[in-house]
Amino acid sequence: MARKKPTIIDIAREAGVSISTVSRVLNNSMPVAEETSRRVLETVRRLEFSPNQAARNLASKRTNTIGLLLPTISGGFFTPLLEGIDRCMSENGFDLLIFSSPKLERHEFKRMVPVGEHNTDGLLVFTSSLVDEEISRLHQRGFPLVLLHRHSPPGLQVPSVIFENQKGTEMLIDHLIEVHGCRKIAFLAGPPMNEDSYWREQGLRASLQKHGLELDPDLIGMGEFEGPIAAAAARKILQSGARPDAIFTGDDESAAGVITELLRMGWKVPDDIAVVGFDDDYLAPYLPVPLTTVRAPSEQAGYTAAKQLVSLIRTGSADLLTVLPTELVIRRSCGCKAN
Amino acid sequence: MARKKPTIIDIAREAGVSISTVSRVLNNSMPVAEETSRRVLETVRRLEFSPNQAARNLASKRTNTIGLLLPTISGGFFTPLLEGIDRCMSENGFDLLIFSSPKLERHEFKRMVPVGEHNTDGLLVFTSSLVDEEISRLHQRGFPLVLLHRHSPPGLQVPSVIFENQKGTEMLIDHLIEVHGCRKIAFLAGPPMNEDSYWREQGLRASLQKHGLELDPDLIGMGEFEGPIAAAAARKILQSGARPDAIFTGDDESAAGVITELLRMGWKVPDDIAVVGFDDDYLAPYLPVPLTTVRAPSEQAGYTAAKQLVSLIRTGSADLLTVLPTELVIRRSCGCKAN
DNA sequence: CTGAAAGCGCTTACAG
DNA sequence: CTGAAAGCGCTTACAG
Repeated sequence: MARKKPTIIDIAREAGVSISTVSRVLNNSMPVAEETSRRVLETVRRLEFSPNQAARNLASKRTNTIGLLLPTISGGFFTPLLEGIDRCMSENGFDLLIFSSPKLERHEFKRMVPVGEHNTDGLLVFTSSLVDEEISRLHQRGFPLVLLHRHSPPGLQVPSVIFENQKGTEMLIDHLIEVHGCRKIAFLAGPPMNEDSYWREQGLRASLQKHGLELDPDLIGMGEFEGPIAAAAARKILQSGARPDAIFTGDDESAAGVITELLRMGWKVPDDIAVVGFDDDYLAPYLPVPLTTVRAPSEQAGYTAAKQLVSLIRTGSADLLTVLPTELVIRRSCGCKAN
Repeated sequence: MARKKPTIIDIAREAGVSISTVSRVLNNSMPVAEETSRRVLETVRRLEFSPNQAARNLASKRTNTIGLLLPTISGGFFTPLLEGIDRCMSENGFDLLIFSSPKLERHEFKRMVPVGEHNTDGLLVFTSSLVDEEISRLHQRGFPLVLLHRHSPPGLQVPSVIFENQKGTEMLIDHLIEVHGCRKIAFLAGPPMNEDSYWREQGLRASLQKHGLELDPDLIGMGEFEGPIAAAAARKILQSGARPDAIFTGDDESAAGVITELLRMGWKVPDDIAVVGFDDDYLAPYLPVPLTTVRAPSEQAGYTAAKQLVSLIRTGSADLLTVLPTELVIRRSCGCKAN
């Protein structure tokens, strides 16, 4: 059924030129006579020729592919992040290969890690998808790496792209305190060692301190950035008898779980208790109480990180640290009437 | 900084064997003496060797990569879909390359489409991401293709994976009619030529007819499966003076937009009007009124489609049609008190 | 169980 | 502007 695929040799023969010329036409890598070029392209179309990518990669020592490493494929930020990365890759003619950690961990003893210098020109590393030693090893070999949602490991200068987590949170908490008079604010932390969570907590503490308040240890729960876990953590805090006047859930998925749980428990949001999140996920405006949150531009993060990686691959240099601005998004769950 | 990458020749020399032997050890493709194998692996580790993928692909005439074609990277189903595909790819040792249509359309006149036989062993084609002629061309060339959320073009036998859209919708509408006594049900259609939307409409009509009812043309709107567009379509229907007792929004994203809009307009959901969706997106339980909907197993769809493609690549055969079961998910927006 | 050698289909100096 | 030829780093019959 499948006749044999034509190669560059077939095209050259049919068009009456050398394979060098065919290559040049296809890659636009050198001037070729108008008429010759036309003939080659006509032949390419007629034989439905498409150059073998593996051969191109091998000969050119480039893969024109970048890899994205993630802990898991999940979360409300994933789609916009990938959208941004994909947009940049399209603009620059790169392909995108995706690797989630389970895949990385499954590789057998004697086999290689499925990603790296052998099949990509560079890697986008999301949060904790790669251990510091491996980041360090690759970086020191000169392999292009850009980190997303995390800083460079100590002592290294790996370019990274992060959100203005602390400042964004500070604006958010300032709003709760200054506009709504909140004084006892609970916090649901994300996964351990998660940088986003760490800096958001710093922002919370900074705002509290600025207003002469502090973070009550009894008002800290473990939300893991997951709706059901965050809901349970919030319930536990409230059932312990503590009476926060607001909960900062750490992210929006947690806020969704917490708001739903609070309503089920008979609390009124925001009248009895305010709830605020972080991310401005696509569900934020649709929650039972439209969510006041901080907008983290995930699409832009994906695009920017990809852009830095392309720059690193092509020119050998990139910005060491890109901090993307965040923005307060007021809806109703803080107590405002707007929207 | 980056010293030269070792090749298979370096490993062979260091280990005192031929490159054939190194290749056999790495690929486990033939029996090799225990002691020889040990020595090779030790050398591989010591030199941090990882085989050049392009060379492998070129020599073996396989890419071990499959491609995913999508119209856009967006929607609540995207993350679970990709999760399922990724899981299957990991299990079977394939890599995944992603292509969204904007990328496909951007390819210049004289350049090749960025995906196909030259860089993948097969393609997963989502809905309308590839025109029928192209599907036909590739399939007739014997290139492995599996369609997702759509049937094979007429006359061809391309394997495809779809949801039980019609039956799922029928259960949903039966519920509205039989349990809640609805008789005037509005429908918001998805994008034109979208198969999911088409079959859901058929399911709606089947259920109505079964109960001696019919679909009132004045109660059909264009929702496009997008929240804001669906919200506008619903508003238009209501402002026209029509008084449906329920709205089937076609999918959950539309339901989110519609519910929010109805509440804003002062309608009570479900008391004044019931709203039901389709998909069981992750936002469904978190909406202001928890959404009654039909669960479409996207993760499973991704996994299954990928599995069929792997089978097609490896054995040359796959199931021509896989229909994944859907399931009614009762929450509150239909008028039930449960949950 | 192991090795020598051909060949995969391109790109890219080099020479003209 | 064009061609002849080397070479990219592997896999895989073939032979032993």
